[in-house]
Amino acid sequence: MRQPGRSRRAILEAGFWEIYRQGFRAARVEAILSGTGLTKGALYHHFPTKTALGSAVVDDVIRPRVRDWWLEPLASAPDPIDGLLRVVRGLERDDAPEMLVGGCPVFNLLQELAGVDEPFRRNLVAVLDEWRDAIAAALARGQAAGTVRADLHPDVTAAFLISTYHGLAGTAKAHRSPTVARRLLRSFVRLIETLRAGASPGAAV
Amino acid sequence: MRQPGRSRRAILEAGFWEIYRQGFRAARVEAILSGTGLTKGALYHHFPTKTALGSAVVDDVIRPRVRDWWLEPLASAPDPIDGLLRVVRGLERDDAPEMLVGGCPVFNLLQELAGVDEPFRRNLVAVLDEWRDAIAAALARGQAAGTVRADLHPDVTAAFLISTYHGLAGTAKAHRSPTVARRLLRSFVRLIETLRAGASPGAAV
Amino acid sequence: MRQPGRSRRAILEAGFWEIYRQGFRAARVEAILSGTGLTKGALYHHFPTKTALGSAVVDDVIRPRVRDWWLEPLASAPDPIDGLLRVVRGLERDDAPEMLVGGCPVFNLLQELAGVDEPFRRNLVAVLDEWRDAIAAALARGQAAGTVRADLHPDVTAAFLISTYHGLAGTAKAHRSPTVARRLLRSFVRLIETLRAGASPGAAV
Amino acid sequence: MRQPGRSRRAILEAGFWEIYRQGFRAARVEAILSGTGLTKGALYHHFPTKTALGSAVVDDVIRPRVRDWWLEPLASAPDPIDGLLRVVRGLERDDAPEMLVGGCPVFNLLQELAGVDEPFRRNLVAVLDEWRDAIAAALARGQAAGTVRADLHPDVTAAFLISTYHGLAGTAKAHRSPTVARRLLRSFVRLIETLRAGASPGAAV
DNA sequence: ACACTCGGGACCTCCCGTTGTT
DNA sequence: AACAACGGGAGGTCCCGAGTGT
Repeated sequence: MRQPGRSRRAILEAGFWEIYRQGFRAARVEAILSGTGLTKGALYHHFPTKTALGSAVVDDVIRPRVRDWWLEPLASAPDPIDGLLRVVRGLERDDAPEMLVGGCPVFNLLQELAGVDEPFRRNLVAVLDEWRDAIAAALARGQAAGTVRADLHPDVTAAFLISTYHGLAGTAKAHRSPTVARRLLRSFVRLIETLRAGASPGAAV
Repeated sequence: MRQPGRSRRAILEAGFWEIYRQGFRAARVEAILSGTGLTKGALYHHFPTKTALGSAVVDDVIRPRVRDWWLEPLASAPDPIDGLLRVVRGLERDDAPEMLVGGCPVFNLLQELAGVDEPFRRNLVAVLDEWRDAIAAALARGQAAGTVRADLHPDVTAAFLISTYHGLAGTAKAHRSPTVARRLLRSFVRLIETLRAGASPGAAV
Repeated sequence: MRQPGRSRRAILEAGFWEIYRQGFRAARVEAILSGTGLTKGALYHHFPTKTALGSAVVDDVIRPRVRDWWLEPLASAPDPIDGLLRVVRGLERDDAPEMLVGGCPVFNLLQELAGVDEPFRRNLVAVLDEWRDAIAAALARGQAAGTVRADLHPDVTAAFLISTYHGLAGTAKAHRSPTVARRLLRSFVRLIETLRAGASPGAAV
Repeated sequence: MRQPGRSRRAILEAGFWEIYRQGFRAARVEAILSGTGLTKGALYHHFPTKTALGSAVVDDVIRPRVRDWWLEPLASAPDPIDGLLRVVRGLERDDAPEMLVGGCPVFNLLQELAGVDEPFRRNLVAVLDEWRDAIAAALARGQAAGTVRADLHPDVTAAFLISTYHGLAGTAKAHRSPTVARRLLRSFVRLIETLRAGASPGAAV
């Protein structure tokens, strides 16, 4: 019955959801385990402490998610703007209904721990940086190809886009409303459209 | 020397800062009191429970702050765009250095409690609504006066602006960096400029 | 029903016995409280931590005991040798049957914590020093009065006497036998007698 | 490369040191193993329980040590007093610097467990008895040879000597000071000298 | 109006020993 | 013979809130 490595994965997955829903500090170890059928002995074997579990969740669950949802699609898209739009529209799909009103995992943790846990914060900011770099690189490629406005700074714009995205994800979470989420996403789409070479200002907001 | 209501006020003020820094759930009652020189007897005389204190902090500290910082200046500004810009630039001043990297109190609480405490959430969303209505009203006034683009929906735009503002406030908090905050605010300013009647697209991001 | 200060005293007293019987680290907080009728809230109110309780037990229970049992009688005795003998013989009385086979509280704690908890050790060694100084002072007085051998160093002798006493207390504890205790005490008495001015060697052991 | 019994020996040795430093109850099984490169599977293959390991440490490590340090030298010494003095002086050598301020292993365990674990206590007291018998036998031999005072009871004296030795070992441990240890050992040496036939009282302490 | 005292529950951590496996 | 994984329970800490008294 022993599945080496499988238990660790189960704890990580359950830990992700408990932390996502309750926040890291309010996440209870017992609650994480209750869904897995494992006990504290198992958890303590794989992770020395709750904080270590939290870090592992960031590294082994959240970061891959960001890569799959944002970085990969962007890297493989011929045009960055189209790539961004496809990613953003993917968020509205029913695949992740909880995510639509639960906020972005990275941002949630950052908001909770930025002022309280420095190592945790650094780890999460590293995710943010990787994210921004990927978007900036895509924008630069678009500029080279002539599909993205030449007057904008790729990394400044990338940072602002992520910031804006987190703002609307957080606002949708605040309202707990998919409708609000979709409305804000539409504004976000219009903002992205203004990045296209030769865009007209009227579409901005 | 007993000043009726003075202790209540002191607790509210100290409670605000403790909650602002630690989050509501991590805020410890004893920590709130330690700065005031009072004890739990005093606190539980004025507030039946910690949650009640939290609500009072929202109503009596946070809401007035939002009014003073955003609503009043906007209401008294001749032009809404200029009014917004003045408010946004005011955020960079040294008056509130901690606020610049600590995030927006309303948004912080919302992120922490949206999924966990429904009454609290409603109370905070009410602040958000008041906020959005004030900006929407200002934009409408601007449209009537011809200084704001006529093609945008005042309330949709207002909601998006607030959302974007919270995104950048949260991002600045994540980085704990005034520099990042100011850079994002500059992008935000450019976004606001695109709302002006006859704005050019190049300034967008 | 609230007896301010009384609860603290009760916890100290119960804490002393639990620590005396189990050792400090094996002493369970619950066990300490079970005898007092109080709960953890009370303990945590009076002492911030188990270690703090331990220190308080040393300062407020053990140290006074040493003073009452050894220092006061010695200080008020006309002749130091007689004083020592009276104290030692007092140990055999039935007043403290548990003490006879449970070892000396100071020494027990010292043996447990000397290599593990430096602050604790220092605190206990301070008791030891006070103890030695009192005996040394008494011996010096005896030398001045001509009742104690002049060729011995008061503090070296005092230290050796305490050390020897702890050895026999520990040995009696090891055997859990009052008989062994009394037999060793008799040898100890003979050793003390050799300190008298003009003692004969035959009485030594 | 598997050496049968080699792992068992390594665990015993590591167990001895961990128990010596931390005490039996505070000794952690994992800590014992960490130095050996083995895991719990190995330990619980050789010993059914931690307590069994403790007993084995007493029987296979501590008891042989006592024999090597005390019993053998005494048995082979022509004169018991000289034999004792040679053993005692050997303690000051740099061979066992940790032992000088760490206390006697037998006595340490006895102090910790006398009141809590009866089988363990019996096992250790047996070591004490063997120890005392060896010294008593040596003293009796000395009396027969006329080098030891005839008026003392060999076993009472032997018991008192061991008790005194443990007292000073414990006191040195309490002070964690080799200096204190040596000073007390000097007093101990003088005490032993008084056992010689025709000794003068002045050397007593 | 406020201070001191105390109740009680929840959480993380820790650690011994067992089981399946190689 | 030994390892990795896991079970399970207990202990200290922490903290909200409820008493009582002034």
